[in-house]
Amino acid sequence: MSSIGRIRGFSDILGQEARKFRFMEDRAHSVFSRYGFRELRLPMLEHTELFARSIGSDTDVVQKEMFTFPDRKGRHLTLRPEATAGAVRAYIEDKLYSGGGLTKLFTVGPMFRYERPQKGRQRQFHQVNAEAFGSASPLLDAEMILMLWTYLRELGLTDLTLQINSLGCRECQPVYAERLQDYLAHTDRSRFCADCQERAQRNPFRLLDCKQSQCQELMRGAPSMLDSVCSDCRSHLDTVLDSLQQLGIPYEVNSGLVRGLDYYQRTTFEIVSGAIGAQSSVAGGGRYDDLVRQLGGPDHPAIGFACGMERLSLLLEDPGPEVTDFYLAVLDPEGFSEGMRICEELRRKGWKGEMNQETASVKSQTRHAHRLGARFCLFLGQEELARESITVKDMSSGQQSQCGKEHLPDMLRQ
RNA sequence: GUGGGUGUAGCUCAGUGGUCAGAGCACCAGGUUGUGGCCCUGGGAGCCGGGUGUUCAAAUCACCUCACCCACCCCA
Repeated sequence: MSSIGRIRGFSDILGQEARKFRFMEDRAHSVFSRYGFRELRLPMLEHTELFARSIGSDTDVVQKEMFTFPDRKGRHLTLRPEATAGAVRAYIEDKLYSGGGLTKLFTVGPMFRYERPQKGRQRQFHQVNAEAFGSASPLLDAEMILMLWTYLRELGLTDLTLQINSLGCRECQPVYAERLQDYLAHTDRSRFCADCQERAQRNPFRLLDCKQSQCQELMRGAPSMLDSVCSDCRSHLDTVLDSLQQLGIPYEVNSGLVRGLDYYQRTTFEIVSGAIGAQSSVAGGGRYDDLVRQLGGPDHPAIGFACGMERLSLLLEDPGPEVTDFYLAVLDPEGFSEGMRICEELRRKGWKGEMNQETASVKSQTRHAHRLGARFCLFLGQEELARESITVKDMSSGQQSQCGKEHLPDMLRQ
């Protein structure tokens, strides 16, 4: 009989990898809560319409990367490909704005995109997300980036680059699109790569960040997005950049930074690593000032970001072996019930440890204690039962002594 | 969706037509009748990813298929 394997692009996160994930989650809670963010737990399944309307029905994500299927009553459901749409839905539906002022939320969990897996990319992947609603101030943008930067630093990551850009707003984005089209109209399109020739009609912004050298060459003379944004957008960006500078956060303005989700406006940013392969972006985000209103909520501006946990994990050092306080080796079946009581007493005192449930040689049990990284190996055999004591072996020094079981907790404390 | 690479023991891999398929590491046991790390000895373990074909003979050659990896695309 053949065994059933996991689904393509879905992985079991275990051992050291699981510990890294735990670490990233713990740091997110700790850092984000210091900035006033509250945790939000969202469903993984939403109406397909939510994503089509927020991410944009022409985007690659919606066009070809979603896990979409009908439920038993024929409703169109989709496993979330990203978190912002669901957060905005909750913001509106649960009236999270009712307290007035800023609403700051973060969420951690799996996302799903039907793409071909490769390094740093899975079909089920995990993100840490933060979203702040209710202010259009550029200072909020700077604070969000500061929080993200701080988070990454507290994970121990330093060799990262912050790229930032402005995509313009409702007013100036179309103006730029037009200027870009004009430029393309006067360029020999046949010299672009096949992909770019297609993109020229559908999404000309994408030509800006094509990696093909001939396309980059051709786009060198293209009008810059930053030169086309309106004065409000320009001063917004300048304030953000100014704040970043004052905060000591290094950045690179990248006018080719185009994001693939339609809702982004004005400030967009990305954190990039050169050490994890082609999928180099470990975090990304930006403003989405019109999205809440577009989804039927109040006209509240917002900004958010997402961190890819699998990609961050590639940069984290292995946490090293786990250690434990004690291992209790029961050497005689007579001792099992007494052993259980002793273990439980120690655990109640906060010590971490375990015991055997099946008899095995003293040698193999001592070896087992060693592998567990136990600080102490406790022996309970006929001698100890007769003497009503425990043999305690300090695994690092190799020294051992007898100990009454009431003194065990003190023994471990040393 | 497209391209390239790789599938042999738990892991890393050797083995390119010919006895019952190998190594290192890991695991288990013994050497030490109640003691870990080092050393020595032994042991368990593999439909050689799956299928079809060529051949007297296939892990090895051909075709198909599946999976994984990397890249394109796109994004976290």
